[in-house]
Amino acid sequence: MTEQPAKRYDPHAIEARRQAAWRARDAFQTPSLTEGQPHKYIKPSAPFTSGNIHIGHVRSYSIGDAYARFSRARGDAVLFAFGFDAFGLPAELGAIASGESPSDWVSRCATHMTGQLQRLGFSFDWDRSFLSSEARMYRWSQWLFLTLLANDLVYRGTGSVDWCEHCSTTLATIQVENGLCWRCHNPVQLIQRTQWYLRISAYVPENDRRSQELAASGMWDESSLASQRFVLGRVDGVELDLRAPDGTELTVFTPHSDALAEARFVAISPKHPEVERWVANPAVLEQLEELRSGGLQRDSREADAIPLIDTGHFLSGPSGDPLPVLISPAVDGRFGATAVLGIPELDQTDAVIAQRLAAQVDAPVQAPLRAESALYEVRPAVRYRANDFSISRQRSWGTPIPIVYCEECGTVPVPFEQLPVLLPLDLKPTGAGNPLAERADFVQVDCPRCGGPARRETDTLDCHFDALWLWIPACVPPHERERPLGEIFALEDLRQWLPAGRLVAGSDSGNFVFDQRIVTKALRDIGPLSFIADGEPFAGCLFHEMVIRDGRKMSKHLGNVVDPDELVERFGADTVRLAVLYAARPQRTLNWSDSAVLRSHRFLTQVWEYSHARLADAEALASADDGEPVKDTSEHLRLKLSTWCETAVEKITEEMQSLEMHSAVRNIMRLFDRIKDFEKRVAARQGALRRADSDALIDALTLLAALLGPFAPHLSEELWIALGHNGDTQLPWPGVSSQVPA
RNA sequence: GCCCGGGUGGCGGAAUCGGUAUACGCAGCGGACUUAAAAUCCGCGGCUCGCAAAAGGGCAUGUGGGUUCGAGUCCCACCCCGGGCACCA
Repeated sequence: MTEQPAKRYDPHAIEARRQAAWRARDAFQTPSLTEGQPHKYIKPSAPFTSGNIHIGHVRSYSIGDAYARFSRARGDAVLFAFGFDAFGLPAELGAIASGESPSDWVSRCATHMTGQLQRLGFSFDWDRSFLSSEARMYRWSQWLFLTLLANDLVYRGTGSVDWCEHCSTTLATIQVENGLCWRCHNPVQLIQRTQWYLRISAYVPENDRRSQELAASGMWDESSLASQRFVLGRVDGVELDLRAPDGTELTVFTPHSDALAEARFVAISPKHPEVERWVANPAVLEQLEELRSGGLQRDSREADAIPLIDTGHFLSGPSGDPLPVLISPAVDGRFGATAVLGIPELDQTDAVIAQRLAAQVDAPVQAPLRAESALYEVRPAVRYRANDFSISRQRSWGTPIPIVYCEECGTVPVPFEQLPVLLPLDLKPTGAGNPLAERADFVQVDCPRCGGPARRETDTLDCHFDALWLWIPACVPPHERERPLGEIFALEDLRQWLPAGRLVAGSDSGNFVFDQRIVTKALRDIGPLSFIADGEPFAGCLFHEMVIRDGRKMSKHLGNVVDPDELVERFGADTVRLAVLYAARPQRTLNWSDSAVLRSHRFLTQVWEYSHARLADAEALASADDGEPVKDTSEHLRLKLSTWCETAVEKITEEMQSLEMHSAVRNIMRLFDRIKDFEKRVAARQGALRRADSDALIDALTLLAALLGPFAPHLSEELWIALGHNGDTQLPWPGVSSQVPA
């Protein structure tokens, strides 16, 4: 009857035991779906192969895992798996720093991170995980690229990139420091390049419309909807067709429908499809070309520095006044590729532009005479900031673009049956040039059309493009992975799991998600995803905020990084997971504090030790004779306990369904306090617990163990077993009605 | 500049609908246990006035207004902090 050493809470022993048991029984293997079975595909974010799992990952996956385990406990078939987002600049830089090939570096990182995630006990189906940099995976990107190209949703255009002459390489924004190359500190130039673009504009209006449906469904939380609204950049206003003296018309837009008479100029985006019509003058054409090749400098986004071209043309304005026609990229950022009315009175940017316009005109321009105030038809109109974006990168660590340039046939797409175009694995980027372009064995190729000499495209796809499909292959059973992609989309499994029931990702994923929604609609119309009628990849979505410390983002530079490994080593996985869930509601920034971990650890320790102590008491009571029947003085307390339990289950179930994990954990903690309170009160009333009290107490503790399942899965399963239940299967989630003891 | 968050004790932070502000925890103080310490357990705890204690009073949710019987919560204006603003993922 004395305290046994086994009753001490030893998270490391418990967690090792449970994880071994899960492995032994393939606990998290994705079940194949049977007709009509409730199921959920819970999509976690694809971690970048950065080398280490950080506390933000722990938060993200703790939320997803709690939801996955909750869903399984309620009897749903669950798909919970992910792939690593393994291409991209940081991997290239990591490889340069370590002297490895990116391929080796990335797989080493993935192995290490997988180990970290397994130690934390997340219930991923590891058989389905993958790296986006595997050939059997990036063929998805190539297939998607060609499919979209064939449907005019991928096209070639011209754009400007930062270029370092000394390193003969393109630079990412983060590699440009004060206008200098980060590596050699020489000045960076903007050069013009032909690039591949994704035509998201084709589906932006539908994304807008569908967002409203998603909001109505209640499955998308407010912060994820807000991020979609932000990426969309919808502006409501009116449009009208203005006429030039020669009769040419231009449709202009303004959000200020009530101030049309105040218009002072018209500004056209350089990307406007009809912009050429307004640059007849050679000097103006030259300025436009300069603007296009120079691109938009990062530091000249402000209205007082942004390029401004006066075309010399005029349009007759709504009030009859002649309005000068300008070309400026200032339009793009606010309304997309369109033409707008400049209304200085109401708009600050317009005010600055009007001022600059007045200053830059030396002699009064010979404006056409004021025309008769024309009556214009004013139509309601909508503009979006979301615009087509470049998907090609001049880097070696990415999906090769399946395009060949032939002297005879020009630009030739690689035929589908020749995919994948393999990326050489032994690439050693140095930071200078693009090593892919220097590989004769890669570049030189026979034209797939005429067989003549040809060159491969050496640009690779941005990993943003990979992300467009990264959520799909988890639905493909591992043994089907190698099949042609056309067949994979026909798999019954894939069609069952899609669309995903819930996406759980960081709030910085707004852009990805927006574009995934676009591409799903494109693939719906093209055919492969025709079974997703609304073109929405995620039925539900939760964006959680990040983990910060001392009010700042964590960074090595600030020395405020929290190391998950260290925490797991000190307190165990259950404690760490519970702490990040309990510390803040998912949608809110979690300001890290050690007290949350200490609190969690103490709570779990108490639950463990208290449950075992009461279990020992119960056994002692069972073996002793209960003695004379005495007056039952604690019945009302047992009833109260039972009510508390029922209320808790009801509340916590609701909170789990809406992913309010922080409240769920707090309610579990409260329930534990009440259970202890029950014991205290019974003891105070009648001195000791009798059989009926003890039974009620053990029932309540059993319930507590089941409720803890999604949060502290290792501890709860061990408790469940200690309390006399079968630990070889999924812990069931308590039902409200079945919970009342007979 | 624009967009999105946030501002409550010494600290992290609670407070579904507008209804006892400061739950819970950390640090602190007092006590129990101990040769002692650690660990654990119990208790106290916004600021201020009140001779000490108690009773009691006053003031407190970034600032200033407003709505209301009643505001941390709703409205308006402002200040401060953080994050984002697209070739970083």
